[in-house]
Amino acid sequence: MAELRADAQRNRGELLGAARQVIAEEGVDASLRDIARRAGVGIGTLYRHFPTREALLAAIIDDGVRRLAATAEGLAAAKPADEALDAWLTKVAGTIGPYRGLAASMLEAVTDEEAGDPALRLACEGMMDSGRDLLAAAQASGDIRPDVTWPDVFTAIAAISGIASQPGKQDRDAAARVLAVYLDGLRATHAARPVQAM
Amino acid sequence: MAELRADAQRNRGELLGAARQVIAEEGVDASLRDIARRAGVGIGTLYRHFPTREALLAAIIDDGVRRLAATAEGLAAAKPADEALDAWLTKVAGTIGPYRGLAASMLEAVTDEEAGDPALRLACEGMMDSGRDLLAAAQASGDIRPDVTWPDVFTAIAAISGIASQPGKQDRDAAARVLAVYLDGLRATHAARPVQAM
DNA sequence: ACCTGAACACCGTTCAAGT
DNA sequence: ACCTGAACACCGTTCAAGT
Repeated sequence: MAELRADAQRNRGELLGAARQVIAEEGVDASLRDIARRAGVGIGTLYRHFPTREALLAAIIDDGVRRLAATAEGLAAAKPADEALDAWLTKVAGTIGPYRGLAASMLEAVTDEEAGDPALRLACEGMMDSGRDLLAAAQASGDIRPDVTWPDVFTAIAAISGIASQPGKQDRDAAARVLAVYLDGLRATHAARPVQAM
Repeated sequence: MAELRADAQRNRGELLGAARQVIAEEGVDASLRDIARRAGVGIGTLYRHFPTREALLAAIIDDGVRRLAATAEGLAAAKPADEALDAWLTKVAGTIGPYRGLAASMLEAVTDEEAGDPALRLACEGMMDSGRDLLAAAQASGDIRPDVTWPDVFTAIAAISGIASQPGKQDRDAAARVLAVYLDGLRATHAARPVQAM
């Protein structure tokens, strides 16, 4: 990756910038042609750099998820396990939320071994490890229900953070309120209720 | 609606059946041309009957939401308020879940006064009333937190039920488990935690 | 090595022409 | 009153041709 030709490197940067803009506005299903246009390159160039829409998404979030993984350790050291988990999950939701549909794409990448895009799954790996660790610590400390798994919790966070980029902005932090209720449900302070089939 | 020409009525039925099939398979963004093809009519006919994709969605779920509204009263009479709410929300999630993306469309219709499609919003009206009533009753009985609103709860249910139609079926009832945790968080049995900004 | 854009098979949506 | 399909402007994706 380091030995890209100078023009190629510039194009890559231009594409990434344009993609961040367009996807923030239009969501993950935004037109790739649009992105290429705004980056000032041909559509073929976009495909050469990012063979897959998910590869482009992976590149977009790469920095963010790396930061999340880094944050996890600091939080674990500074706070009680359950509060660290809370704060971190809130950060995750905040990072993913603004890009409409991104949470669903990440969920698919991480969850679906065959259909999920490998590049996006790879990008999420560090973040997934951090989440698993934080959850395990909070469960070990007895603050969080022992019967939830990290995949389930991440699934929940992904679904809930999607609320933030939903159209209908009359209530911008509905996602935060829903998340608060879910995090409450995660506490071990009360008896777990049985799961009802849907 | 009753005085449709015979052939028009048949076409409408054919379109509805095809739409249910295709959308169950491909999600709410399924190709309208595909639906028209499978119904054996021209694309123009689809547009004449359902001027908007959301109008088609509204027609598809009309029966289901009507049933939900009807169920609500029975549950309220038969069970304690909080259990009635639980059971009903679970039913809602089960009804909406199978159609990928439907929950998001309904949420937009119900939430976004300007951009949301009026036909879909209208179709959801009875269901929304039922939910509001059930929640109010459960809050009045003291079982459910007083600080949550029905729009927030519906938003949560919509987001969570979307999990069920997410690709990556390795774990088919993840949605049910996430819902159970959220419903737990809805209980008034423990102190509400503060909402953190995302 | 890398970039470009034409080409292909699609799609949503509209609307003249038909019965 | 209703149906049809061509027409338009898009889109994702590929690939020959260029430098």
